[in-house]
Amino acid sequence: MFERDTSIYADRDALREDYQPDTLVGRDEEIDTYQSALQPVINGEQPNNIFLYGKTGVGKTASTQYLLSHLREDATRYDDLNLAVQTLNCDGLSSSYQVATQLVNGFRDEADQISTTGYPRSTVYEMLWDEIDARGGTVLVVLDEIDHVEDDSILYQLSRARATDNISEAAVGVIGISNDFSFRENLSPKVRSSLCEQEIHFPAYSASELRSILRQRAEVAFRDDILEEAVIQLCAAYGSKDAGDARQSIDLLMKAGDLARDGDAEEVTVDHVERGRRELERGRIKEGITGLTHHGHLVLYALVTFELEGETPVRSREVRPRYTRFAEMVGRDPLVPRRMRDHLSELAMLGVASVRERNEGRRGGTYHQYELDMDPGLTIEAMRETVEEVGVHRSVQDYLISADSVETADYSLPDSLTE
DNA sequence: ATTCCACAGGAATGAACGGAAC
DNA sequence: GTTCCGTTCATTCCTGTGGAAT
Repeated sequence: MFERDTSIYADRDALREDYQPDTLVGRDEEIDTYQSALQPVINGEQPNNIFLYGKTGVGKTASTQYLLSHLREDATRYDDLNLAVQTLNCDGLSSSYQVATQLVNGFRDEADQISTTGYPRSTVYEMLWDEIDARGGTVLVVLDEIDHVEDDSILYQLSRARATDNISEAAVGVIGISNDFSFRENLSPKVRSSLCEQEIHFPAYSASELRSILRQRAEVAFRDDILEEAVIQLCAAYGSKDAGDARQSIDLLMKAGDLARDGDAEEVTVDHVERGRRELERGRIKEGITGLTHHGHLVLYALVTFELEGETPVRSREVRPRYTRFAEMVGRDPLVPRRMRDHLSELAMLGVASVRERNEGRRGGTYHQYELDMDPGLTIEAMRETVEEVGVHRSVQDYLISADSVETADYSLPDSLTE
């Protein structure tokens, strides 16, 4: 019944996000700096706070994992060295409070977890200090994607904890990883000076570095002579177009490989890459859409219809009446314009839409123009799968049918959704 | 140089909600 | 149950802004 498929992959895991290659391509300088920043840990001194920044997929997390695993290993050689590392990805955590609860849960075992709401702020910090102190020795707290957190109180508290009496036994070091350089500027001065004792900047990968990385992974992942040469080139090109993002390139390579395997192809071709790119984009859209509120969906629908009519870019006051109409169609009170603009700019932040600022001076003032950044067809398809509210889809379908300037055939909804 | 359009976006506030503790 | 607590989504009011028009 089940049969192992060994047609193209030798070790598909080499393309997964958690795979750790033996060597990291093109990050020698950064790793050197990073390593010396971590040296005090081995010396048994107070660890540095370290701040890493650079765009997504430029090896920040990979370098951290690489160095920390070596650090842990080497620390065992010294008996007087007691090292604990707590890594937390802050994606989806919007406040310091949530980070603190997650950290507490990370330190505690399964049976002893706390809820992410309900406690007073200070109680959670108390719990955190207790956990850290209980570890003793050196405690490294790694906060990945820390720019997702909207306030810096946890950073302030952590860096201050050793100064006050909150933590007496342990020496705490914070490693902050940010995709967004402006995050640094928004930190309060106190936090900036303590967290950014050591800063390491990770530049984007060049196209040739991306190719090296892809070859390194492909070597392990695929059997010989499975890849068309152009496949690597193309994957690297897409990653490099999007700010030297290795993660994205590797994901694309894996998607292409999966498509080739599922199609029982003999080798992975550029065609697989192209199809993979579309599928990944669809996935990204879906991901962006799932987090939106009902009104966010309605705003997006309004934008999509403008896109279909070729009316983009549109300014928010043009979106407004159409959005209002959609809202009334599904029996909801339309939001106030200020709030609707928030939703538009949220779409832009998610990368679903793009903004352009325009200024017509005394004649027209400043305003933003929005347009859909994704394929409208894929967007509608993704929303159909994501948004459970049938009424919304129906009203849009009605709209599309009533507006005879638009081709509706390709976007009609399946019967199951229009019950 | 000054004026001023029309919006961007910050800040204060509140309602609704899920959870903890009593 | 009630009282705190933090979060999210919303409203309301407000200040800021860049460049064409004067």
